[in-house]
Amino acid sequence: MDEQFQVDMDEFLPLRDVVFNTLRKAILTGQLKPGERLMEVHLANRLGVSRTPIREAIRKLELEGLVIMIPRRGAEVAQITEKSLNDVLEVRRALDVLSVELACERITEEEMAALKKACDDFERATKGKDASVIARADVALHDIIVQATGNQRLQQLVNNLSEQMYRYRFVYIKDESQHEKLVTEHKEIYESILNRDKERASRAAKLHIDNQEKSIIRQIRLENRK
Amino acid sequence: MDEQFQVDMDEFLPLRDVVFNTLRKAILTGQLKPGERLMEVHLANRLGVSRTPIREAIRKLELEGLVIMIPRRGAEVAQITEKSLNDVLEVRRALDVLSVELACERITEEEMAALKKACDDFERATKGKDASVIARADVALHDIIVQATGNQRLQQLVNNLSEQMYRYRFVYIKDESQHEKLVTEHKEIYESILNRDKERASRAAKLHIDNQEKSIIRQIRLENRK
DNA sequence: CTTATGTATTATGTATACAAAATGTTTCGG
DNA sequence: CCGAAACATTTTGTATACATAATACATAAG
Repeated sequence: MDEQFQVDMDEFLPLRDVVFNTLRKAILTGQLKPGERLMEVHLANRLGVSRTPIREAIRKLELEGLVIMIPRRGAEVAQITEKSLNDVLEVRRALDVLSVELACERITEEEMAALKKACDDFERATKGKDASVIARADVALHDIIVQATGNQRLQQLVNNLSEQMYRYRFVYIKDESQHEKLVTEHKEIYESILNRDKERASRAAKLHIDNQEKSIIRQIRLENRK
Repeated sequence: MDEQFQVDMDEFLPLRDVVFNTLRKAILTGQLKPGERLMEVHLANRLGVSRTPIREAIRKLELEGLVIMIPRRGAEVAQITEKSLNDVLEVRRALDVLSVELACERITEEEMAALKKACDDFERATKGKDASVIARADVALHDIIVQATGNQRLQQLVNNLSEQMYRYRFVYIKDESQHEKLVTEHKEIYESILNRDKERASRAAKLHIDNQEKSIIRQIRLENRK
């Protein structure tokens, strides 16, 4: 029950950032569940630090929307409602479309090659059964696209929005019947960027998110029912 | 030189939030200039609080991108480069387009009326010469549109992105030759939402940002030159 | 048996103290 | 007069102490 969080001690980072990363990971992987309270002394003892870095980490989690503050009561892990997820996905769709459009304009030869490789890697990953490998391949692919936009702000926002759904990532990754579709969609996106076809790329990106949305919403409804 | 910041003491808010709002305002209005160091004890003395709330406020400003942290050196006000502003505007364009499209679908009768009023208010404001009145009217109008989307996440992101440009807001507000154009653009947006014409609304929103972008970039080039 | 009140505990909000690192300055040697 | 090293100062990073508000529990009254 009192399993320790995995503290990936990057000996150089300030403690607040170590704590921040640790807590964020714990929330995103579901170790810390929605509604669970984050009590400072408790966390401080558990992570072996004082309250100060804990508090500073919580301030950042608060602004990221992963925890909510209740006045004079403290922080707790933010609940994910269907509405809030819908909101996130609506924005993400727009930003993913923007990403592929900008990528069409700005992608370099090297990035294009990396994208091709990521596409192949993903297909290969789906052949195996390890969901976490598939998830990583998926992240890698999308990272290449946003990086190709050359827009750091966009990168930051898309990453943040993606995080909000990490807890439900397994949903469309685990569902093997969808793997074929995912591979096809990725290829479609790859090819349209290769041909610098913004129109087609934006349609493909939109479709890609739409399908993810359907899986995730379906899963949430299932979870809320039980 | 040592003018006090305006601390709008909302006697109930935690000090960290008071400090956060105060510092953010100071940065956005240019009281704290890009590159200026934020020293904790100094700020603490100036605001009459201890270092703790200062630090927590800085953590949030850091995540908002308004200050950057230099390891073992502290925080300083983030520089605005042409690149970073371009990045922000690129994203904002996409989100503003999304906003008007969603508004077309979801705006209520009351919100539509409020939008009409805001449009008229803005036109009236341009007749006067007070830039801050015009700026407020402009903000009010855009707020109504994002609120009409019913998407809280979108609201939060658009507000945050707008903030990044507040320091340059005066640029396109002060330029009286542009007032006519701004009024026309607002009316165009208003009418397309009224007619639930997503296509036209999105074109209008894009144009609106494009024009702002041109003014602001021009101004930045001027400032960097001197 | 239920409800209300008072007390005790707990957790946050804030301040301060201490340590370590970086920067600036002074002094000494060439 | 210039450069390098040592020292002093400043500032962050972290921990701890204290006060206040909120919650929970127990006890007493109806």
